[in-house]
Amino acid sequence: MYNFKEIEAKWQAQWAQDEVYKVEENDKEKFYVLDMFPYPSGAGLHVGHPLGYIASDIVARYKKLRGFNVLHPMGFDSFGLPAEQYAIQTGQHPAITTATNIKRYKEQLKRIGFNYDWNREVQTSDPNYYKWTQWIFKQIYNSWYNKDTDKAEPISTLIEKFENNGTYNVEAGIEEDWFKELNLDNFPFGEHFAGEFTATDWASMNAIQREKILSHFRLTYLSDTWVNWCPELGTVLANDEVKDGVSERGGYPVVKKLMRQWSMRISAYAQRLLDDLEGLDWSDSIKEVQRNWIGRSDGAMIRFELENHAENIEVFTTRPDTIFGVSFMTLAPEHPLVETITTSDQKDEVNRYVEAVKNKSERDRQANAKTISGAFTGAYAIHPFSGEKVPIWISEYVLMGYGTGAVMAVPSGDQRDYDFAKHFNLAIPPVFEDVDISESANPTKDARVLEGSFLAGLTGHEAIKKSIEEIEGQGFGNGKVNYRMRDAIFSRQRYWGEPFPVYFENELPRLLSDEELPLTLPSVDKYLPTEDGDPPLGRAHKDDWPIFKGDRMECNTMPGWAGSCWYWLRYMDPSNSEAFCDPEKMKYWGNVDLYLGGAEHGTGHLLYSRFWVKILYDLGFIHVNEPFQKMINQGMIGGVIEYILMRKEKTNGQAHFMCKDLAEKEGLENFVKIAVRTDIVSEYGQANSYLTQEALQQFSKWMPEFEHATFECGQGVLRDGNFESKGGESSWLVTKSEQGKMGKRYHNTVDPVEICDHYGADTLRLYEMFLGPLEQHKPWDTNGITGVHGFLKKLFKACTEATDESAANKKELKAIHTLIKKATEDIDRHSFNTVVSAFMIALNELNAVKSKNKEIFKTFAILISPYAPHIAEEMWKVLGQDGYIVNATWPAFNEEYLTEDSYAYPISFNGKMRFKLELPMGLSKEDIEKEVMAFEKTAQYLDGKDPKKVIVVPNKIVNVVV
RNA sequence: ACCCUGGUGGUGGAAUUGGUAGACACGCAAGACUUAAAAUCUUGUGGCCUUAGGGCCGUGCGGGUUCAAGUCCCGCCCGGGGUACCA
Repeated sequence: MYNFKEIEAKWQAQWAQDEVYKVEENDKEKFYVLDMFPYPSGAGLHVGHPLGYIASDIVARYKKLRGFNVLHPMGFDSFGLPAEQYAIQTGQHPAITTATNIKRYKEQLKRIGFNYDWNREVQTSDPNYYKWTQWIFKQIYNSWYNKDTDKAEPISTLIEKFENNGTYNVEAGIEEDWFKELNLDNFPFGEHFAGEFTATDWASMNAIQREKILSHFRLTYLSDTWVNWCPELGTVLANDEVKDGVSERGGYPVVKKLMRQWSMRISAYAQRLLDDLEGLDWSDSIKEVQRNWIGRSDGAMIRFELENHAENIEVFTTRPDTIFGVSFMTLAPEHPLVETITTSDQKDEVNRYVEAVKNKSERDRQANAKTISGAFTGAYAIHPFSGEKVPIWISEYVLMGYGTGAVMAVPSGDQRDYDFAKHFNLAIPPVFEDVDISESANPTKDARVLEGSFLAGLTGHEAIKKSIEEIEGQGFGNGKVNYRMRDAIFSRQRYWGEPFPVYFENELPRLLSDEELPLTLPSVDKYLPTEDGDPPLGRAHKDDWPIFKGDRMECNTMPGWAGSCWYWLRYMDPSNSEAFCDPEKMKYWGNVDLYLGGAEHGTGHLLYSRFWVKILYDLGFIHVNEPFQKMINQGMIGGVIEYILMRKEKTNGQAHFMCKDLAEKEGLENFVKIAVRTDIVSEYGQANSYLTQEALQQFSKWMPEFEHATFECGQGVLRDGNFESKGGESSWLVTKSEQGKMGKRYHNTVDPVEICDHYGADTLRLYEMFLGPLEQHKPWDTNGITGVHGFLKKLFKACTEATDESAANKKELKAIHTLIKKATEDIDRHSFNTVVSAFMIALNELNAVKSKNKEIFKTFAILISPYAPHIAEEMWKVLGQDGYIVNATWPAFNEEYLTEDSYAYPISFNGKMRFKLELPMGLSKEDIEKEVMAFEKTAQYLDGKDPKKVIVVPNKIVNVVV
């Protein structure tokens, strides 16, 4: 009798007691397998979470059996928005709710029987951990990017350069116009400063002035930036945290706002992040996501002089070959020159337009993407080659965040410019010969440039090269590679995050010393963010801070991704108080051999981790250049979401269940879709069942926001919990099922512990693998779980009946060796689902030959132990083995047991090639002759070719081995 | 719009490099045991035709390459994901 409850509880207790999964550095070969650690949200784990964890656990156990020293840790990404949101909702300190949530997560994880070494657990919100996040921040702050050596260097090397030669020969990975943001008051150089100064200049500056200059070179810096501001969440968001113009978390509107923020200079690493993707064993799709995000484009920077103004406008273009097709210029409405150049008679119109754009949310801006709008500034630029006047417009289709925030418009070659020109009646000069531009723009590069310029007769491709040469030669521009990826905004106006180890003196940032770390969070009355952008830490008084220095402390906190950038290093040495990790240990464990997690982190965590690792590598703190060598992105497990339709009512909390026909008649836009618990729907209101009084009452009790709502159904009306019967006609509860994500807000989560109670952890593990390919998204359903559970029952039964000590026979050996081969090869290529089938096939075959052989089942136990460790451990004991199966050795398969008995007919053609024809035993003479004839026919085709393996099809199976 | 993915029975999915398509499991059907149910076991199960032996058709659609195509090539259709005025 397979008593999984008893077996699983017993072994889990023993593993814990004997610390079976404790890992230490030794002289064996290492293998590091890592899962993306979870956010400990209040909802607990659902059955989707363990999917990747089970796979990594299988790999970890398998590698251990193969003789590797395996590091397989787990921890919690306990800082960040979700933990704080939960704290705000429940009114408790985030540290307390986080601890509670982590406890629940750990209980759930332990129940599934993972082989984590919990001694190595890390929590990003633990001061002993974020001490080092703050320390790393300090290293990044104290660095600059040297383009000559193409790596980050300590800021001291830059200071040395400034002291010796000023900016001469300094090639830094920063924007060329960095000096424009410098407030030049009191600096030794005049107002025509163009970013270059001498050693003498440097020597004449005071400390504050020097610091102001250095801050423009540091890898993390404060600047006034247009940020994604989310008023609802009360914080700025990084680009990857904004989806479709709303916040990824919560779906709140996001607007652009100019704020003083910390940024990380990831742009300096764009090319290396792009290049090093080559060497990674990641899926093409996730590499592609990163490539697109980095968004390299090759082109040119071109400077246009202005009529009547000293300033000039720089544009970036990928098509300098079309420069003679320029008929106007467009600036982003936020472009700093807009105010300067707008003529007085255009001022009103331009101001009106700029205001209108400013007040639009990101979502509105995206929604109106197709509508053409803009305003003429009244100013003109001078075409660098022809000297013609080019009118300057502003329009929101030009983004301040990309390139220079200004474009040279070539309507004949760019559809957006074309549409703009048509709309405002601007010229559309042709660029290429024989290209039709009467209906739309034509972006071809294959046509030849029209007569009348130095580019005449060249194809677009040739003209790009030639035009850049000419632009550089005449000194009004240069060839340039541009990246779409912006520097990452690093501060959040939040409470629950790492405090910056920074204070301010005279508005200049200063770092705390290493001895003063960790800087822990001060206590505040409220964790709630404010709508105007003042961080909650600003509520703390001077005395509330554990350390208070200078004029004020930095009150922003670091974003959620800070702690997760380097956690994989901390697992190697989790309790080190002298360093973030012992170098010897880093040397042993190297980087992560196999990383499992969702592909949704492609532009966030996975990019930022690579970025930080490269900085730490450049600065010599670590010796690996990439964190995650190989990665598998497990698919999401979805659930069925049941929606009900409710009438939207602006009046206080009113809601109605509506009858379906009516909803359709009134138009669905008047209704809200609300996800509800599946059992509520199935119990009380399938689409075609009546909604009863109890159903309504239960429902309004269950969702507190509808406690005082009004519900209508066929039998009457429920108001404030009082039901008024109206009798007579009936109406339907409108429901709709959709496949979607699994999550608390959809009320469709399934707790893995529930499954463990019902079928056991081993069944859950096996079943989640059996569901299908790991990478694939799939809905959760328990339809097939009985099959897997039944298999384990049968396996256990067969095992308890195995008493035969003698040597295994041929059939048994064939069954088990087929399984060894399949399990080995499939785990190696991470095809976890097919192995489960192989287990079942092997057991079916052993049962068919009524095998009772103990050796065979011992081997079976080892093979299944990565998948179903509890039952394997129990089998091991039942079969009379001592010790833990974890310490067993993975069996090798013997090809000899796998070959079929067969006759072999050697045949040769023209003395060139020889084939061996293998036929199954027991064929009649005629059959064999038939086979040989069919084979000869095929072999004639093959003669002279080079087959590796051939199976002749016409009649029966025939294997050909060259 | 662009870039990734995927499309195979009633269902989830196998088929590793082109080589017996549908492994394994669910579901369904029939049978055994049982007073009955559950559990368990046995058998069958892509479609169409055939009394049978067997035959024909079948991997989203249309073409092609090959002795041989779910797999490779060309052109479409549909689903999922990412990016989105990126100059």
